[in-house]
Amino acid sequence: MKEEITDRQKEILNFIQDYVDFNGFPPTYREIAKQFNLASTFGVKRHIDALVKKGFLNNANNSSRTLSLVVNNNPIQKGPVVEIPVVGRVAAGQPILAQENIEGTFSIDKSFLGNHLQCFGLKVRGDSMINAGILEGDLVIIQPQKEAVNGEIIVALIGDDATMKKYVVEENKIFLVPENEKYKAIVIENDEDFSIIGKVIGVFRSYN
Amino acid sequence: MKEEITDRQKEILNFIQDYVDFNGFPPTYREIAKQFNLASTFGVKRHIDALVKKGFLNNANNSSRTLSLVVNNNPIQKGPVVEIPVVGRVAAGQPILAQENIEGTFSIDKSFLGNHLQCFGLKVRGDSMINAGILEGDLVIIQPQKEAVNGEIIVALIGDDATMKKYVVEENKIFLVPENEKYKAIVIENDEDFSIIGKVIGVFRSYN
DNA sequence: TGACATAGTGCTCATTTGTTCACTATATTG
DNA sequence: CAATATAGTGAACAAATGAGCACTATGTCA
Repeated sequence: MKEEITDRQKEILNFIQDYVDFNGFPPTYREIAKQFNLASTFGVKRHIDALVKKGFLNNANNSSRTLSLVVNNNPIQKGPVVEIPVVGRVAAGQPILAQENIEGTFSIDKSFLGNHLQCFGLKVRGDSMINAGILEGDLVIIQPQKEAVNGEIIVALIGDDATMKKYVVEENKIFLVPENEKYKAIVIENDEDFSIIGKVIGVFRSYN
Repeated sequence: MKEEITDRQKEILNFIQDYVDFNGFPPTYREIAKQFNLASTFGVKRHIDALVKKGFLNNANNSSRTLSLVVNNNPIQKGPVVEIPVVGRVAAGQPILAQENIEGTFSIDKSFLGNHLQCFGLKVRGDSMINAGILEGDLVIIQPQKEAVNGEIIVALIGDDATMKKYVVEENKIFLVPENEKYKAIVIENDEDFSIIGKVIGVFRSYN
């Protein structure tokens, strides 16, 4: 377990982290000194050296601007991750991954996706799937596909409306089955404007 | 639409991007020169200036190491991922993050964790929290803390047994409340061997 | 063929940034 | 009360890094 760091060291560490997040590059000693109203870069260097020694930072000697944070004994760096586009809404007629639909991206461990690399994220609206452990506000990962297998949770369009339900086929009829007693299954009539967008392959929830 | 960039400019842009991904901070002119076997930093500066002008890079004047990439007219919002250790079991008496407990790691978008960087993953065993959208087999992210707030979902030890429940305090009594009608709340008696490991800050589920 | 664009050199200098020393002040601990 | 730890200053200096000039070489285009 790492040594404890002092309150001042923690403040400096947090500042470095925020600075990197905001700027895309780390601060210099003088920038840290300015932030904490310190007159001497040597005072800053003492704190930095302590944080490096205690395993919270990396730093290159005799180079400018090379502070980098260490988390869980690893420098923060990209592992084998995939960046997934997060889509705001699914609508009829236009490509889901059209640029104007993309609200951001979400990075996730590549192993989590298996072979499904061409996928996208979608925020859950509504509570129709709570018995399947999918709550409002969750981020679901959708693998685009036009057909589904019985029992899969899918995102589909009925007319212009997007919906996420379990896909069930019985007696040659298609049912979109909610996992919440409050709602009834939707029966898809043959002539209905219905299309499958994709299936849910993952769920993410943050309690922050 | 942005102006076209030359092949050489594209090479330099890619190098900068890879360098930032790998190191957590951008290269200097001299490091770029070294990479491309250029003898003069002025040649590098000419390319950088062109990329800035064409909208592919940002750079601060008279500062070292401040190159940052611009994507979709926005600087790449540094979204580093964090590797979280995944713990196999939580047991009494030994440090949770002892090396022998760690089964692997899981990379996740740092923004997902907010300020909770020192955390770990835990596979869910049991179905006591299904009404809270947490199913058996899910991966939950635990922020270590020794005390909890009313209503938080926590991981705790009762004797040698680890459990995940909602933490509820009523009439000066502590209850560990399942979110499944099949189970009853656990009352924590004052002399009981009980300790809180941490709180749940995120949930991940894969359907692969 | 000349103008222009692209790509680079050699070099010097200005500025930024990191390193270090000897010192002070305050709090904690044995 | 002395030793130690933490936190800092003032200052000087070394090294890193950016800025910029006058030049050359090559390819493209009108």
